[in-house]
Amino acid sequence: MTVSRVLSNPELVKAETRERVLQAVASLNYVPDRTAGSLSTRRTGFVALVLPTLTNVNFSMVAHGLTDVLRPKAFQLLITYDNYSQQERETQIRNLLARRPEAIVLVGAAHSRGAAALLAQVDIPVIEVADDTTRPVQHAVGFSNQEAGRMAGQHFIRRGFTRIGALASQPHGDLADHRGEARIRGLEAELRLNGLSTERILRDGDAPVSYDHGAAKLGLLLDRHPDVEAVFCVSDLAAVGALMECQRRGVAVPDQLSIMGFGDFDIGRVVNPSLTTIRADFQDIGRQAGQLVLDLLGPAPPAAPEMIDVGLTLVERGSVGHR
Amino acid sequence: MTVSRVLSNPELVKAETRERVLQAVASLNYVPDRTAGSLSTRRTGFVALVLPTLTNVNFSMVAHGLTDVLRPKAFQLLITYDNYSQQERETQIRNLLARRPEAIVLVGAAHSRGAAALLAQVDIPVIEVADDTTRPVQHAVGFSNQEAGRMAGQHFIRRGFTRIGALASQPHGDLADHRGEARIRGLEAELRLNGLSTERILRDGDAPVSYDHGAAKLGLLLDRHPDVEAVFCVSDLAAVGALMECQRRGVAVPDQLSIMGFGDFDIGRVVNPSLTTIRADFQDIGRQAGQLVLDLLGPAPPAAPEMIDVGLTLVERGSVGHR
DNA sequence: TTGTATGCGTTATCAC
DNA sequence: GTGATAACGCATACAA
Repeated sequence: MTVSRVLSNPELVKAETRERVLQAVASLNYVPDRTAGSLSTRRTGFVALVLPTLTNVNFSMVAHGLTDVLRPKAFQLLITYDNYSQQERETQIRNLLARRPEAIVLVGAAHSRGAAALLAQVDIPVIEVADDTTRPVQHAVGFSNQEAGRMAGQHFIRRGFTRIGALASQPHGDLADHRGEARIRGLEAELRLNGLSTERILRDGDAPVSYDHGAAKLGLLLDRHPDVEAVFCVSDLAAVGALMECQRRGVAVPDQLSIMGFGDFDIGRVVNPSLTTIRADFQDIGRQAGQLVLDLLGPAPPAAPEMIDVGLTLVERGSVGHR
Repeated sequence: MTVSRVLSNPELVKAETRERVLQAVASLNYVPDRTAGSLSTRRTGFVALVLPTLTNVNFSMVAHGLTDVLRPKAFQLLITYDNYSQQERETQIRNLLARRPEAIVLVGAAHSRGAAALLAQVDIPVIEVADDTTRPVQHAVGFSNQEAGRMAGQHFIRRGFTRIGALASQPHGDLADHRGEARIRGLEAELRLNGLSTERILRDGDAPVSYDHGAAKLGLLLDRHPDVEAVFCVSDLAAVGALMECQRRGVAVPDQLSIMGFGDFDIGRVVNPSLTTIRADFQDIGRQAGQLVLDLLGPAPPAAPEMIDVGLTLVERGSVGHR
């Protein structure tokens, strides 16, 4: 008990005793067992984070943002990913809940029935992040993917384009990029609103999109619709792939074809021409989610569900021209 | 106790009782508390993973490789990162050990004294990964970064180049990319061995390197050493940045300047010209490390320290020409 | 086939 | 200022 006190409330222990304990701790390289501590205090210090994948930098930025805020408060992230599979997500959520996290943060708001049921009845904060969440389980921090698609459409239309296309993945069984699909639906809506054709929107290949996907599918799109003037890609990765494919085909960007991405990945800033994109600050999303976790776990938790919108920015660079 | 049995050894329970339990479990959405379970069984099911950052895809691939192997065996990764700081790494290791992981995997073999001391006396498998490890704490899975640098030098020399440069970060206090630095030392050694100058090796800017770093520092290098014929970058990210800077400056790659990277990032395959690079299969490293964890935790653990070298491959693409 | 007693390593609580 | 006791929620060992 005295050891426990020295390590958590040292001021309650006489200096001399404290020293003796600390010496023993040092010489034994004693590291307290938080498993036992958690059981006793009923506080694990875990915050669970579910990502689609670890290999997308923007999702990693969410993790970094969360860490920025939670690490100083001695929380430990419990990070998993589901490879864009709702089924896998459900089992991951179940596994995470077994660890008794004090809060759970999820990138994406599309859940299987079972996952939704699990999340609906946990007694910890649930925060869905980086997705359209008109009806979140509890709280949400993010932006509207549909709005991103609309912004892309509006920007192209402002620039005078009418033959507007897009590159996205094709949902395939359990495997789907729901957030990318939402962006495409936003674009479609905008095109229809302006009486423009949506036939140049190409959904093909499995999620998630990639450089290769962008390069390959741009080729397909150009073959099918040689008249396309502007292409929105659901991710900068696909957009950069498309841009490189244009270089290889001798298609001048933006003079012959305009390209817009989403996500503002670092690579978009460095390519030639630099990539016009729609930016969401994922690290900020992580930070805000982290702060929300702290607030919800704090002494005066907000009563109502929080819906924080970090907004979207159209970053105009060189890859989009005008008619 | 019967519930516990139903969930772990259902065959020991009468079918009817089992059904009643499962029904209760379902209706209550009961998820067993693994914190308590871990305390009782003295097995947490955690495997700790320490990365420099979550934002480097190759490190993420290590995590994915580990997950490939460990998830089917019901292990849960406990992932942290240290932002390339040894001090932070030490505190992360300490925090992780408090969770009583059954094994710990670290990307990188450079540890602070304190971290080394901690790792030296834990009674779980310790696996250092993706680094030069002539003297690992216990086990190692990876490749030689020095060898990567040597390979780069040899390739350039074979191609007839003599004015060979490189781009790397500058260690800055606690912050350093030890693995990148090792690659540079390998290159230096190779250059010296062949009587070539090492003055065109530029160490500048903080770790980790990035697209921007590559673009900016290539400019610096060209200004200082306009005669440079071939540049090795410690990471594909810097190499792609350098390549793009060449495009902007009208420096023809590979005709006027050859560029080689390290890591075989996806982006290198899609740029024009495609990037010659040195490849290490990071996902395989993760898988092998995971398998090693299973072996070491299994009934017949290997007695001697394992040192698995997954090797390096020079991937010849378009960005390196010849004299 | 099911149930009871016990212990895992901490910490809250209360006694000294 | 320090120590004794009980409890956290499971699983092991054993009894019934």
